[in-house]
Amino acid sequence: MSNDRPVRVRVAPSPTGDPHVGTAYIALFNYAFARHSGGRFLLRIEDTDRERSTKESERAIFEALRWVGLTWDEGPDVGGPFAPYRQSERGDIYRRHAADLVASGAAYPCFCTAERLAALREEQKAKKLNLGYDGACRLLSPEAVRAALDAGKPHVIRLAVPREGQTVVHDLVRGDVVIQNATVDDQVLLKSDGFPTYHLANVVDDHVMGITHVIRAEEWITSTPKHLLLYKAFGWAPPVFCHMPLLRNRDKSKISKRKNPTSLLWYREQGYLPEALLNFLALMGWSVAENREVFSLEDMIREFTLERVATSEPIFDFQKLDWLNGLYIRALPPAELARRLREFMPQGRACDEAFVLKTLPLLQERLKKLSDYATMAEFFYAEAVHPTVAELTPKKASPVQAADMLSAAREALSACEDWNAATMEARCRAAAASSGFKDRDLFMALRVAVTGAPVSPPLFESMALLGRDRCLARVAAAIERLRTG
RNA sequence: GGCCCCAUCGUCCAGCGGUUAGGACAUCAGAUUUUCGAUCUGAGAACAGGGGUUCGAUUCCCCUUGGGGUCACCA
Repeated sequence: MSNDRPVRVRVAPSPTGDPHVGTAYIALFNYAFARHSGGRFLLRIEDTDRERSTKESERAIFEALRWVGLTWDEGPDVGGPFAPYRQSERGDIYRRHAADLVASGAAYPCFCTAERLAALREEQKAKKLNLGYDGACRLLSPEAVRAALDAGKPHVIRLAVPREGQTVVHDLVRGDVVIQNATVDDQVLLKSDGFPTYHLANVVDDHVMGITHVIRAEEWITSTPKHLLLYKAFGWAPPVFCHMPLLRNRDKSKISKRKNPTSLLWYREQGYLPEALLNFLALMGWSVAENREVFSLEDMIREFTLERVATSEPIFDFQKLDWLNGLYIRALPPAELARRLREFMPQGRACDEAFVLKTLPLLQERLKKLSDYATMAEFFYAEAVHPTVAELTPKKASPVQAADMLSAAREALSACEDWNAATMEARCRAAAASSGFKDRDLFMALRVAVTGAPVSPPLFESMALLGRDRCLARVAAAIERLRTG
């Protein structure tokens, strides 16, 4: 089973729809394994479904994987010794191999129509039989086959699965999985459009491309016997298999976009840091010896072993992702954070990095996601804020009292010779004391007046940054609003 | 339903025959505090059930239960 060839692994997404977190998840483990063992990591595009595959989706996969930082040594866009790496461009190879299989008797043409197959399925369902192809065309005489072929009848090529015996999948993390051949369907290998199915293309490519370890999701485990049977039919040594657990929704079902964000584009738009996302994904199914939770991709590469991948079913836990993301954001050098914030400015305005840098001491530790910046820093960028009377009025106080608090504050602030936080705070505390209000209440009224919300970064530091004119104007506007209702 | 996989706090992971069953997120309480956040302290919280094997099972085996995956000319 094991071999001493240099490690070659791959991730083989199919370009349908948005780039999926599951792809990044599987890519991560393949990548870490390859890098750890000094092997190669390849990207292969499995676009044999002509109905659903799109170029846009393929481009999005490239971009998304590059965004998270999982780069490939060989792939459709970077080339490599086994190009092409796009299955739609390898049709001849599959057809040739399918023909070999037919010639050796390991596969056979099947002329059954979609209608017959559907009817068959219905019948099996009604009789509560096991679902699957009944092998009708396997019984066809060579003459009948010849005739049908000569007549140009549409057909597929099916694998002639042995009716007896069993196939054992040696899974690196799960041990041996024994499956009776009788329960394996005569899988279609070549579709009537001449394109291969996943099963054929996958096996042929993995062999031809020298893949040593197939690290893929658990959902493939039941079709692995088909693949093993194919390797056997071709006379090839199979790679090592390792099935990763599936990422789950809250209800434990396989992660799906109906119940969870699954698009990597979404994670980027939300402002998750690639390094945080990768760290999180690594935690879902793998662990480091000393129980460490926070580690870089480099750390993971150094420590990675397949033996430590888990088999239990991880639920995608956003709370933990958010915590990790906040942690990584806090650890970023401010200049770097400012750079990454470019795409996350309030109201989509252009990013003034010098100013962003000034706001960061107030906001960096409060961000869980980069997108939080737009809302939390909004008041720094807005012309004015528009709190309501109710918002401006501290609990247990009246609007009139709120107006009085703000008047006292305005007076104190106007008298500030230096517009800095310490001076403002001292003056405001004194004003509160002399006018008989509690610091807390006056500060809250002022906070809402200036920032527009009862939750904000530290008040006086924010005001220092906002500048005298805008602050005083906002306080005046708030007093006005409170007085006029 | 057949086949297959999985099963430790609410969640993620550690444990690979003998532990007060550990860590993290989350939760709760306290400290700090101009709000929020961050930070620091502390607390509650788990071996699905039943049989074996063994001097001894969370750990090994079997059954049950529960959850999931898969049964396409999609991957």
